[in-house]
Amino acid sequence: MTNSERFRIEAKARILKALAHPTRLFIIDQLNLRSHCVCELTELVGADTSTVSKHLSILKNAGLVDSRKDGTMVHYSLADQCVVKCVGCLGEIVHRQLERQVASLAEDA
Amino acid sequence: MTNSERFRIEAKARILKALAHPTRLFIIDQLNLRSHCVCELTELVGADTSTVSKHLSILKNAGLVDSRKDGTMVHYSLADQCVVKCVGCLGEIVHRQLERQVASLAEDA
DNA sequence: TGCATTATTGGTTATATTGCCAGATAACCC
DNA sequence: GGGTTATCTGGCAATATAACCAATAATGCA
Repeated sequence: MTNSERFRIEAKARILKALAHPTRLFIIDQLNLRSHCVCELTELVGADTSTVSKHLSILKNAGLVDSRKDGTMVHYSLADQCVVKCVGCLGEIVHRQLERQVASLAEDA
Repeated sequence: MTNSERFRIEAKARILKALAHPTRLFIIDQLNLRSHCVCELTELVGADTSTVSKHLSILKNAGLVDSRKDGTMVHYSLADQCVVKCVGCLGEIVHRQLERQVASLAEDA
């Protein structure tokens, strides 16, 4: 494996790690609809503000979201629509896994 | 959020978590070329057999790979090509992030 | 200035992940 | 059966992650 390949694979793993949490996926979904401030997301997620803020900083650190300060509020938005496509692929995988499970249940019956 | 939405988002997070490791991403890449037994993957990865075996069981548990026993060997293969598409999207994100970094460096200069 | 609102950071605790070693299991060959 | 090979599992230590509370910073407003 070349250094470049190693770098790319580690970069991908970092992004995946940032995405790999239900709350953060939920936040990505919400930001895909429109940008939100932390307090709105806190309300939507239903957790402590500090928890949501930390999730957002993880997403931001991974370069998946951008933030814009506006008074006392901070508005977060998606940095790259491509992440939505990626999550969409995941949806397909989940869908097929469910289909397979249903099929194997039908087989047993 | 409905129960179905919650279920889907948690299913996606589980898959992302399974993918979110350089070694496992590397294994996915290798299995995309062709199926491999554990000993081949161990050689390619360059880690302990038990380590690779555990990574494979994580991928299998997430429904991302299938295994087929053949004598003393176990051959692993991709369960769903869709995961390759998903990792491809990640590649695009990484590419754009690099472009942005280069652009911001040029800006400073 | 004093106070309320918004967001981030530090601290703590509980839990999860990772990688290696050692041991167990299974299949093959003599 | 005995030995070899391929794989998996349990255990351990190191590290990482997650959620909350408390404290801090930054802004706006009376």
